[in-house]
Amino acid sequence: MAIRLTDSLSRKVRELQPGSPDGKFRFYNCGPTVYGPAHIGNFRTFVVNDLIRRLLELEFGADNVIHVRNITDVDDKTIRRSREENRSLSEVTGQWIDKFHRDCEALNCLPPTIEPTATSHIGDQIAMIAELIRKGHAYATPEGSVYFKVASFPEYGRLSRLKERELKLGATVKPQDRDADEKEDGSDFALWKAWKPEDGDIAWDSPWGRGRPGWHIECSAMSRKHLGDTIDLHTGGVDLLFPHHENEIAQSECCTGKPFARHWYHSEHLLVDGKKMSKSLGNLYTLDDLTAKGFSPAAIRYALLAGHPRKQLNFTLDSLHAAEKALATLRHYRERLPETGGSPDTFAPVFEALHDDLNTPAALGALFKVVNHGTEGVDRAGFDRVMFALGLRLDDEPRVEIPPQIRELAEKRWAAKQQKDWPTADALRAEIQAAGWQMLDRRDGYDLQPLKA
RNA sequence: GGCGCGGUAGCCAAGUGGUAAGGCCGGGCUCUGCAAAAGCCCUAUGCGCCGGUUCGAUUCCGGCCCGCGCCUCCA
Repeated sequence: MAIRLTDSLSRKVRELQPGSPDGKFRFYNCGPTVYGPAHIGNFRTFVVNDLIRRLLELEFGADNVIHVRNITDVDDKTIRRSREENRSLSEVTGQWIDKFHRDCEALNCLPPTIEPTATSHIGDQIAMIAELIRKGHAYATPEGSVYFKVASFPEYGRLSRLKERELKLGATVKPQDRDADEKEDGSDFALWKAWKPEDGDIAWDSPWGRGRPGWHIECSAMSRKHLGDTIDLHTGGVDLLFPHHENEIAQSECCTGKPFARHWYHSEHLLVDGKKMSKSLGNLYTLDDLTAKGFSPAAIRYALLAGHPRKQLNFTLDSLHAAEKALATLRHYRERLPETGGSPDTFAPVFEALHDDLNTPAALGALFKVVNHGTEGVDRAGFDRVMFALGLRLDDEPRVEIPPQIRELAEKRWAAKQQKDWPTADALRAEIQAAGWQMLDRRDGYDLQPLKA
Protein backbone atom coordinates (compact mmCIF):
# COMPACT_ATOMS: atom_id res chain seq x y z
CA MET A 1 0.00 0.00 0.00
CA ALA A 2 1.63 3.19 -1.17
CA ILE A 3 2.49 5.97 1.24
CA ARG A 4 0.72 9.14 0.26
CA LEU A 5 2.12 12.40 1.55
CA THR A 6 1.40 16.06 1.01
CA ASP A 7 3.95 17.67 -1.25
CA SER A 8 4.58 21.26 -0.21
CA LEU A 9 5.68 22.26 -3.70
CA SER A 10 2.70 21.01 -5.69
CA ARG A 11 0.40 21.21 -2.68
CA LYS A 12 -0.96 17.85 -3.60
CA VAL A 13 -0.98 14.55 -1.82
CA ARG A 14 1.35 12.34 -3.82
CA GLU A 15 2.74 8.84 -3.52
CA LEU A 16 6.25 8.35 -2.24
CA GLN A 17 8.32 6.30 -4.64
CA PRO A 18 12.05 5.93 -5.17
CA GLY A 19 13.06 7.89 -8.26
CA SER A 20 16.20 6.05 -9.15
CA PRO A 21 16.46 2.60 -10.74
CA ASP A 22 18.38 1.12 -7.81
CA GLY A 23 15.16 1.18 -5.80
CA LYS A 24 16.73 3.07 -2.92
CA PHE A 25 14.60 5.74 -1.36
CA ARG A 26 16.62 8.90 -0.69
CA PHE A 27 15.37 10.91 2.24
CA TYR A 28 16.92 14.14 3.54
CA ASN A 29 15.67 15.64 6.77
CA CYS A 30 16.92 18.99 8.04
CA GLY A 31 18.40 18.41 11.46
CA PRO A 32 19.15 20.55 14.48
CA THR A 33 21.51 23.42 15.14
CA VAL A 34 23.47 22.27 18.14
CA TYR A 35 23.94 25.12 20.59
CA GLY A 36 21.64 24.00 23.39
CA PRO A 37 19.07 21.35 24.25
CA ALA A 38 16.41 20.82 21.64
CA HIS A 39 12.90 21.61 22.82
CA ILE A 40 9.73 19.64 22.49
CA GLY A 41 8.75 21.55 19.36
CA ASN A 42 11.95 20.52 17.65
CA PHE A 43 11.20 16.97 18.63
CA ARG A 44 7.77 17.03 17.10
CA THR A 45 9.47 17.47 13.76
CA PHE A 46 11.97 14.73 14.43
CA VAL A 47 9.32 12.33 15.69
CA VAL A 48 7.19 12.95 12.61
CA ASN A 49 10.23 12.38 10.44
CA ASP A 50 10.97 9.21 12.33
CA LEU A 51 7.45 8.06 11.57
CA ILE A 52 8.10 8.70 7.87
CA ARG A 53 11.37 6.82 8.13
CA ARG A 54 9.64 3.84 9.74
CA LEU A 55 6.85 3.74 7.19
CA LEU A 56 9.41 3.91 4.40
CA GLU A 57 11.28 0.99 5.91
CA LEU A 58 8.15 -1.08 6.15
CA GLU A 59 7.23 -0.14 2.58
CA PHE A 60 10.54 -0.50 0.76
CA GLY A 61 12.63 -2.54 3.19
CA ALA A 62 15.08 -1.20 5.76
CA ASP A 63 18.03 -1.62 3.41
CA ASN A 64 16.38 0.46 0.74
CA VAL A 65 15.95 3.62 2.73
CA ILE A 66 18.80 6.09 2.91
CA HIS A 67 17.97 8.62 5.56
CA VAL A 68 20.26 11.62 5.90
CA ARG A 69 19.80 14.10 8.71
CA ASN A 70 22.36 16.84 9.02
CA ILE A 71 23.71 18.62 12.03
CA THR A 72 24.39 22.33 11.80
CA ASP A 73 27.47 22.77 13.91
CA VAL A 74 28.61 26.17 12.72
CA ASP A 75 26.43 29.26 12.45
CA ASP A 76 25.77 32.51 14.30
CA LYS A 77 24.17 30.81 17.28
CA THR A 78 26.78 28.13 17.82
CA ILE A 79 29.57 30.68 17.47
CA ARG A 80 27.89 33.04 19.89
CA ARG A 81 27.44 30.26 22.42
CA SER A 82 31.06 29.26 22.09
CA ARG A 83 32.17 32.82 22.77
CA GLU A 84 29.80 33.27 25.69
CA GLU A 85 31.05 30.12 27.34
CA ASN A 86 34.63 30.66 26.35
CA ARG A 87 34.85 27.13 24.99
CA SER A 88 35.85 25.88 21.59
CA LEU A 89 33.14 25.50 19.00
CA SER A 90 33.59 21.76 18.84
CA GLU A 91 33.33 21.48 22.61
CA VAL A 92 29.98 23.26 22.56
CA THR A 93 28.57 21.46 19.56
CA GLY A 94 29.91 18.12 20.75
CA GLN A 95 28.07 18.48 24.02
CA TRP A 96 24.77 19.26 22.35
CA ILE A 97 25.15 16.63 19.66
CA ASP A 98 25.51 14.05 22.43
CA LYS A 99 22.48 15.41 24.20
CA PHE A 100 20.48 15.41 21.00
CA HIS A 101 21.38 11.80 20.37
CA ARG A 102 20.36 10.77 23.87
CA ASP A 103 17.05 12.60 23.55
CA CYS A 104 16.34 11.02 20.17
CA GLU A 105 17.08 7.61 21.58
CA ALA A 106 14.77 8.24 24.52
CA LEU A 107 12.04 9.23 22.08
CA ASN A 108 12.74 6.07 20.12
CA CYS A 109 13.78 7.82 16.93
CA LEU A 110 15.83 5.59 14.67
CA PRO A 111 19.27 7.03 13.98
CA PRO A 112 19.62 8.30 10.42
CA THR A 113 21.66 6.27 7.99
CA ILE A 114 24.07 9.17 7.63
CA GLU A 115 24.38 12.17 9.91
CA PRO A 116 26.73 14.67 8.28
CA THR A 117 27.95 17.81 9.99
CA ALA A 118 28.53 21.14 8.30
CA THR A 119 32.08 21.48 9.58
CA SER A 120 33.14 18.16 8.09
CA HIS A 121 31.84 19.22 4.66
CA ILE A 122 33.47 22.61 4.25
CA GLY A 123 35.27 21.50 1.09
CA ASP A 124 32.07 20.26 -0.50
CA GLN A 125 30.39 23.54 0.26
CA ILE A 126 33.26 25.57 -1.14
CA ALA A 127 33.21 23.50 -4.31
CA MET A 128 29.52 24.10 -4.74
CA ILE A 129 29.87 27.83 -4.16
CA ALA A 130 32.68 27.98 -6.73
CA GLU A 131 30.48 26.21 -9.21
CA LEU A 132 27.65 28.67 -8.60
CA ILE A 133 29.99 31.59 -9.19
CA ARG A 134 31.29 29.98 -12.36
CA LYS A 135 27.78 29.55 -13.66
CA GLY A 136 26.90 33.15 -12.89
CA HIS A 137 24.53 32.48 -10.02
CA ALA A 138 26.69 33.94 -7.29
CA TYR A 139 29.18 36.71 -6.77
CA ALA A 140 31.96 37.48 -4.33
CA THR A 141 32.22 40.84 -2.64
CA PRO A 142 35.42 42.77 -2.04
CA GLU A 143 35.04 41.92 1.65
CA GLY A 144 35.35 38.25 0.82
CA SER A 145 31.76 37.12 1.19
CA VAL A 146 29.81 35.30 -1.50
CA TYR A 147 26.13 35.82 -2.18
CA PHE A 148 23.64 33.91 -4.24
CA LYS A 149 22.08 36.06 -6.92
CA VAL A 150 18.38 35.42 -6.49
CA ALA A 151 17.53 37.26 -9.70
CA SER A 152 19.48 34.62 -11.64
CA PHE A 153 16.95 31.94 -10.74
CA PRO A 154 13.51 32.71 -12.17
CA GLU A 155 11.95 29.83 -10.30
CA TYR A 156 12.80 31.44 -6.97
CA GLY A 157 9.79 31.59 -4.66
CA ARG A 158 7.98 28.63 -6.13
CA LEU A 159 8.01 26.66 -2.90
CA SER A 160 7.03 29.42 -0.52
CA ARG A 161 5.01 31.40 -3.03
CA LEU A 162 6.58 34.57 -1.77
CA LYS A 163 7.36 36.39 -4.95
CA GLU A 164 7.25 39.86 -3.59
CA ARG A 165 9.43 39.90 -0.58
CA GLU A 166 9.39 43.59 0.21
CA LEU A 167 8.17 44.32 3.66
CA LYS A 168 4.51 45.10 3.49
CA LEU A 169 2.65 47.46 5.70
CA GLY A 170 1.89 45.77 8.96
CA ALA A 171 4.66 43.23 8.65
CA THR A 172 7.03 42.84 11.52
CA VAL A 173 9.86 45.16 10.72
CA LYS A 174 13.13 43.50 11.45
CA PRO A 175 16.49 45.19 11.51
CA GLN A 176 18.24 44.92 8.21
CA ASP A 177 21.05 42.50 7.79
CA ARG A 178 24.25 44.27 8.66
CA ASP A 179 25.68 42.98 5.39
CA ALA A 180 22.82 44.46 3.42
CA ASP A 181 24.92 47.04 1.65
CA GLU A 182 27.32 44.39 0.42
CA LYS A 183 24.58 42.65 -1.50
CA GLU A 184 23.56 43.55 -4.99
CA ASP A 185 19.97 42.89 -4.04
CA GLY A 186 18.23 42.65 -0.70
CA SER A 187 16.96 39.17 -1.51
CA ASP A 188 20.41 37.73 -2.12
CA PHE A 189 21.60 35.43 0.61
CA ALA A 190 25.02 34.45 1.88
CA LEU A 191 26.80 31.38 0.60
CA TRP A 192 30.08 32.29 2.25
CA LYS A 193 30.57 34.73 5.10
CA ALA A 194 33.86 36.56 5.34
CA TRP A 195 35.58 36.29 8.70
CA LYS A 196 34.64 38.86 11.34
CA PRO A 197 36.42 39.53 14.61
CA GLU A 198 33.61 37.96 16.63
CA ASP A 199 34.15 34.70 14.77
CA GLY A 200 37.39 34.27 16.70
CA ASP A 201 39.35 31.30 15.45
CA ILE A 202 36.38 29.86 13.64
CA ALA A 203 37.28 30.20 9.98
CA TRP A 204 38.30 28.17 6.99
CA ASP A 205 40.35 29.12 3.98
CA SER A 206 38.54 29.57 0.72
CA PRO A 207 39.18 31.07 -2.71
CA TRP A 208 37.50 34.22 -1.35
CA GLY A 209 39.55 34.44 1.80
CA ARG A 210 39.02 33.16 5.31
CA GLY A 211 35.48 32.75 6.46
CA ARG A 212 32.71 30.25 6.97
CA PRO A 213 29.82 28.88 4.97
CA GLY A 214 26.36 30.42 5.05
CA TRP A 215 23.68 28.28 6.56
CA HIS A 216 21.73 27.12 3.53
CA ILE A 217 24.59 25.80 1.45
CA GLU A 218 25.39 22.96 3.84
CA CYS A 219 22.17 21.13 3.08
CA SER A 220 22.60 21.49 -0.65
CA ALA A 221 26.19 20.26 -0.49
CA MET A 222 25.65 17.41 1.94
CA SER A 223 22.48 16.26 0.30
CA ARG A 224 24.24 16.15 -3.06
CA LYS A 225 27.25 14.37 -1.67
CA HIS A 226 25.37 11.65 0.16
CA LEU A 227 22.22 11.29 -1.91
CA GLY A 228 22.99 12.65 -5.35
CA ASP A 229 21.67 15.52 -7.43
CA THR A 230 18.01 14.61 -7.10
CA ILE A 231 16.57 13.21 -3.92
CA ASP A 232 13.21 11.57 -3.29
CA LEU A 233 12.06 13.46 -0.24
CA HIS A 234 13.20 16.53 1.64
CA THR A 235 11.57 17.46 4.93
CA GLY A 236 11.64 19.88 7.82
CA GLY A 237 9.50 22.12 9.96
CA VAL A 238 7.25 24.71 8.28
CA ASP A 239 9.55 27.50 9.34
CA LEU A 240 12.18 26.13 6.99
CA LEU A 241 9.95 26.53 3.97
CA PHE A 242 11.17 30.05 3.66
CA PRO A 243 13.90 30.98 3.31
CA HIS A 244 15.92 27.86 3.99
CA HIS A 245 14.37 25.41 1.58
CA GLU A 246 13.68 28.04 -1.02
CA ASN A 247 17.37 28.86 -0.97
CA GLU A 248 18.39 25.23 -1.07
CA ILE A 249 16.37 24.71 -4.21
CA ALA A 250 17.94 27.76 -5.82
CA GLN A 251 21.48 26.71 -4.97
CA SER A 252 21.12 23.07 -5.87
CA GLU A 253 19.19 23.49 -9.08
CA CYS A 254 21.39 26.29 -10.35
CA CYS A 255 24.38 24.12 -9.62
CA THR A 256 23.24 20.80 -11.04
CA GLY A 257 20.61 21.87 -13.53
CA LYS A 258 18.42 19.10 -12.20
CA PRO A 259 15.40 19.05 -9.90
CA PHE A 260 16.59 19.05 -6.31
CA ALA A 261 13.87 17.13 -4.50
CA ARG A 262 11.01 15.15 -5.97
CA HIS A 263 8.88 15.66 -2.91
CA TRP A 264 8.81 18.24 -0.11
CA TYR A 265 7.15 17.82 3.23
CA HIS A 266 6.82 20.24 6.12
CA SER A 267 5.37 19.44 9.48
CA GLU A 268 3.55 22.08 11.47
CA HIS A 269 4.70 23.68 14.65
CA LEU A 270 3.82 22.91 18.18
CA LEU A 271 2.07 25.39 20.40
CA VAL A 272 2.12 25.35 24.16
CA ASP A 273 -0.93 26.73 25.91
CA GLY A 274 -2.16 27.95 22.55
CA LYS A 275 0.89 30.08 21.92
CA LYS A 276 4.17 29.66 20.20
CA MET A 277 6.83 28.54 22.59
CA SER A 278 9.01 31.30 23.87
CA LYS A 279 11.25 31.92 26.80
CA SER A 280 9.36 35.04 27.79
CA LEU A 281 6.13 33.07 28.10
CA GLY A 282 7.94 30.37 30.02
CA ASN A 283 6.29 27.70 27.92
CA LEU A 284 9.39 26.22 26.38
CA TYR A 285 9.88 22.60 27.39
CA THR A 286 12.90 20.42 26.88
CA LEU A 287 12.68 16.66 27.12
CA ASP A 288 14.33 16.79 30.54
CA ASP A 289 11.76 19.29 31.79
CA LEU A 290 9.03 16.81 31.02
CA THR A 291 10.71 13.64 32.24
CA ALA A 292 11.48 15.51 35.47
CA LYS A 293 7.74 15.83 35.90
CA GLY A 294 7.51 12.06 35.77
CA PHE A 295 6.38 11.61 32.18
CA SER A 296 7.90 8.84 30.11
CA PRO A 297 9.51 9.65 26.78
CA ALA A 298 7.07 7.19 25.21
CA ALA A 299 4.16 9.27 26.46
CA ILE A 300 5.79 12.40 25.09
CA ARG A 301 6.17 10.71 21.73
CA TYR A 302 2.57 9.56 21.87
CA ALA A 303 1.37 13.06 22.67
CA LEU A 304 3.39 14.43 19.77
CA LEU A 305 1.75 11.93 17.44
CA ALA A 306 -1.75 12.53 18.80
CA GLY A 307 -2.28 15.53 16.53
CA HIS A 308 -2.15 15.62 12.77
CA PRO A 309 1.42 16.48 11.71
CA ARG A 310 0.22 19.17 9.32
CA LYS A 311 -1.83 20.92 11.97
CA GLN A 312 -0.55 23.04 14.78
CA LEU A 313 -0.59 20.92 17.89
CA ASN A 314 -1.39 22.45 21.21
CA PHE A 315 0.87 20.63 23.60
CA THR A 316 -0.31 20.43 27.19
CA LEU A 317 0.57 18.50 30.30
CA ASP A 318 -2.96 17.12 30.13
CA SER A 319 -2.18 15.49 26.82
CA LEU A 320 0.76 13.79 28.50
CA HIS A 321 -1.47 12.34 31.20
CA ALA A 322 -3.82 11.07 28.53
CA ALA A 323 -0.89 9.60 26.61
CA GLU A 324 0.43 7.81 29.66
CA LYS A 325 -2.96 6.20 30.27
CA ALA A 326 -3.42 5.26 26.65
CA LEU A 327 -0.01 3.58 26.62
CA ALA A 328 -0.89 1.63 29.75
CA THR A 329 -3.99 0.34 28.00
CA LEU A 330 -1.91 -0.73 25.01
CA ARG A 331 0.61 -2.38 27.31
CA HIS A 332 -2.03 -4.45 29.08
CA TYR A 333 -3.71 -5.29 25.82
CA ARG A 334 -0.46 -6.65 24.43
CA GLU A 335 0.02 -8.82 27.51
CA ARG A 336 -3.26 -10.55 26.80
CA LEU A 337 -2.30 -11.27 23.21
CA PRO A 338 -1.03 -14.64 21.91
CA GLU A 339 2.32 -14.62 20.12
CA THR A 340 0.97 -15.74 16.79
CA GLY A 341 -2.17 -16.92 15.09
CA GLY A 342 -3.85 -13.60 14.46
CA SER A 343 -5.22 -12.34 11.20
CA PRO A 344 -2.71 -10.26 9.25
CA ASP A 345 -5.38 -7.77 8.23
CA THR A 346 -6.48 -6.77 11.68
CA PHE A 347 -4.47 -3.59 11.77
CA ALA A 348 -4.85 -2.66 8.12
CA PRO A 349 -6.98 0.40 8.97
CA VAL A 350 -4.16 1.70 11.15
CA PHE A 351 -1.69 1.52 8.29
CA GLU A 352 -4.21 2.93 5.88
CA ALA A 353 -4.53 5.99 8.07
CA LEU A 354 -0.76 6.37 8.41
CA HIS A 355 -0.28 5.94 4.68
CA ASP A 356 -2.94 8.54 4.07
CA ASP A 357 -0.75 11.58 4.61
CA LEU A 358 0.38 10.52 8.08
CA ASN A 359 -3.03 10.72 9.66
CA THR A 360 -1.77 9.77 13.10
CA PRO A 361 -4.92 10.70 15.03
CA ALA A 362 -7.01 8.51 12.75
CA ALA A 363 -4.42 5.75 13.06
CA LEU A 364 -4.56 5.86 16.85
CA GLY A 365 -8.34 5.86 16.62
CA ALA A 366 -8.25 2.79 14.40
CA LEU A 367 -5.79 1.14 16.76
CA PHE A 368 -8.04 1.61 19.77
CA LYS A 369 -10.99 0.41 17.80
CA VAL A 370 -9.17 -2.91 17.42
CA VAL A 371 -8.16 -2.86 21.07
CA ASN A 372 -11.71 -2.21 22.21
CA HIS A 373 -12.88 -5.06 20.06
CA GLY A 374 -10.91 -7.53 22.15
CA THR A 375 -8.10 -9.96 21.48
CA GLU A 376 -9.99 -12.20 19.07
CA GLY A 377 -8.01 -12.72 15.87
CA VAL A 378 -5.12 -10.56 17.03
CA ASP A 379 -1.58 -11.58 17.83
CA ARG A 380 1.53 -9.89 19.12
CA ALA A 381 3.32 -10.03 15.79
CA GLY A 382 0.66 -7.88 14.17
CA PHE A 383 0.37 -5.59 17.14
CA ASP A 384 4.12 -5.13 17.39
CA ARG A 385 4.25 -4.12 13.75
CA VAL A 386 1.95 -1.24 14.57
CA MET A 387 4.03 -0.32 17.59
CA PHE A 388 7.12 -0.34 15.38
CA ALA A 389 5.51 1.93 12.82
CA LEU A 390 4.47 4.41 15.49
CA GLY A 391 7.72 3.94 17.36
CA LEU A 392 5.92 3.38 20.64
CA ARG A 393 7.93 1.51 23.22
CA LEU A 394 5.58 -0.09 25.68
CA ASP A 395 8.36 -1.04 28.06
CA ASP A 396 9.08 2.61 28.61
CA GLU A 397 7.12 3.16 31.79
CA PRO A 398 7.60 6.30 33.78
CA ARG A 399 10.31 5.67 36.31
CA VAL A 400 10.36 7.37 39.64
CA GLU A 401 12.76 7.10 42.52
CA ILE A 402 11.17 5.44 45.51
CA PRO A 403 12.51 6.89 48.76
CA PRO A 404 13.99 4.23 51.10
CA GLN A 405 11.62 5.09 53.92
CA ILE A 406 8.63 4.49 51.64
CA ARG A 407 10.15 1.24 50.48
CA GLU A 408 10.59 0.23 54.12
CA LEU A 409 6.97 0.99 55.00
CA ALA A 410 5.84 -0.95 51.95
CA GLU A 411 7.90 -3.97 52.99
CA LYS A 412 6.39 -3.86 56.46
CA ARG A 413 2.91 -3.64 55.08
CA TRP A 414 3.51 -6.50 52.69
CA ALA A 415 4.70 -8.62 55.59
CA ALA A 416 1.62 -7.67 57.62
CA LYS A 417 -0.55 -8.57 54.69
CA GLN A 418 1.07 -11.96 54.37
CA GLN A 419 0.21 -12.51 58.04
CA LYS A 420 -3.33 -11.36 57.27
CA ASP A 421 -2.85 -8.71 59.89
CA TRP A 422 -5.34 -6.38 58.22
CA PRO A 423 -5.42 -3.57 60.79
CA THR A 424 -1.64 -3.18 60.65
CA ALA A 425 -1.65 -3.46 56.88
CA ASP A 426 -4.31 -0.77 56.56
CA ALA A 427 -2.55 1.50 58.99
CA LEU A 428 0.63 1.20 56.97
CA ARG A 429 -1.23 1.87 53.76
CA ALA A 430 -2.58 5.04 55.28
CA GLU A 431 0.88 6.03 56.40
CA ILE A 432 2.29 5.46 52.95
CA GLN A 433 -0.50 7.53 51.46
CA ALA A 434 0.08 10.32 53.92
CA ALA A 435 3.67 10.37 52.66
CA GLY A 436 2.36 10.89 49.13
CA TRP A 437 2.64 7.36 47.78
CA GLN A 438 0.24 4.72 46.75
CA MET A 439 0.77 1.01 47.15
CA LEU A 440 -0.66 -1.16 44.42
CA ASP A 441 -0.99 -4.80 45.38
CA ARG A 442 -0.39 -7.52 42.90
CA ARG A 443 -0.77 -11.24 43.37
CA ASP A 444 2.96 -11.73 43.76
CA GLY A 445 4.09 -8.40 45.11
CA TYR A 446 3.37 -4.71 44.88
CA ASP A 447 4.12 -1.51 43.01
CA LEU A 448 4.59 1.94 44.40
CA GLN A 449 3.37 5.06 42.66
CA PRO A 450 3.42 8.67 43.65
CA LEU A 451 -0.08 9.87 44.51
CA LYS A 452 -1.74 11.73 41.72
CA ALA A 453 -2.11 15.39 42.40
C1' G B 1 -0.55 44.46 3.87
C1' G B 2 0.65 39.33 1.84
C1' C B 3 0.66 33.90 2.41
C1' G B 4 -1.37 29.86 5.19
C1' C B 5 -4.03 27.08 9.05
C1' G B 6 -7.88 26.33 12.42
C1' G B 7 -12.75 26.89 15.37
C1' U B 8 -16.34 19.25 16.42
C1' A B 9 -18.53 16.83 23.66
C1' G B 10 -15.44 19.12 30.35
C1' C B 11 -10.19 18.57 27.77
C1' C B 12 -7.52 16.60 23.33
C1' A B 13 -8.73 15.06 18.42
C1' A B 14 -10.26 12.29 13.41
C1' G B 15 -14.03 12.45 9.86
C1' U B 16 -18.12 12.33 6.11
C1' G B 17 -23.39 15.31 1.12
C1' G B 18 -27.32 11.01 4.33
C1' U B 19 -27.52 11.77 9.90
C1' A B 20 -20.83 12.23 14.54
C1' A B 21 -13.83 7.56 15.05
C1' G B 22 -10.66 7.45 19.07
C1' G B 23 -7.92 9.04 23.68
C1' C B 24 -8.36 11.55 28.57
C1' C B 25 -11.73 13.02 32.39
C1' G B 26 -16.52 11.61 34.63
C1' G B 27 -20.33 7.81 35.88
C1' G B 28 -21.89 2.50 36.49
C1' C B 29 -20.62 -2.68 36.92
C1' U B 30 -17.33 -7.15 37.58
C1' C B 31 -13.22 -8.78 40.19
C1' U B 32 -10.73 -8.05 44.84
C1' G B 33 -9.26 -8.64 52.81
C1' C B 34 -8.90 -2.99 52.19
C1' A B 35 -7.09 0.46 48.35
C1' A B 36 -5.88 0.22 43.55
C1' A B 37 -4.99 -1.95 38.98
C1' A B 38 -7.33 -4.56 35.16
C1' G B 39 -11.68 -5.87 32.35
C1' C B 40 -16.77 -4.60 30.73
C1' C B 41 -20.51 -0.75 29.86
C1' C B 42 -22.36 4.44 29.47
C1' U B 43 -21.28 9.58 28.23
C1' A B 44 -22.26 15.32 21.54
C1' U B 45 -30.21 15.39 18.26
C1' G B 46 -24.50 18.10 17.94
C1' C B 47 -19.84 19.94 14.67
C1' G B 48 -18.07 29.19 15.75
C1' C B 49 -22.38 32.58 13.77
C1' C B 50 -25.75 33.97 9.60
C1' G B 51 -27.51 33.06 4.87
C1' G B 52 -27.50 29.96 0.18
C1' U B 53 -27.39 25.28 -2.88
C1' U B 54 -29.72 20.38 -1.95
C1' C B 55 -34.73 15.59 -0.86
C1' G B 56 -30.92 16.10 2.88
C1' A B 57 -24.93 20.01 5.17
C1' U B 58 -21.11 19.48 10.49
C1' U B 59 -19.34 18.16 5.47
C1' C B 60 -20.31 22.38 -0.73
C1' C B 61 -20.83 28.03 -1.71
C1' G B 62 -21.02 33.24 0.19
C1' G B 63 -20.64 36.63 4.26
C1' C B 64 -19.32 37.52 9.32
C1' C B 65 -16.92 36.65 14.20
C1' C B 66 -12.84 34.51 16.91
C1' G B 67 -7.95 32.12 17.46
C1' C B 68 -3.02 30.81 15.60
C1' G B 69 1.43 30.63 12.49
C1' C B 70 4.83 32.62 8.82
C1' C B 71 6.65 37.01 5.79
C1' U B 72 15.52 36.43 5.79
C1' C B 73 18.82 32.32 9.12
C1' C B 74 13.31 29.69 14.41
C1' A B 75 11.74 22.31 13.95
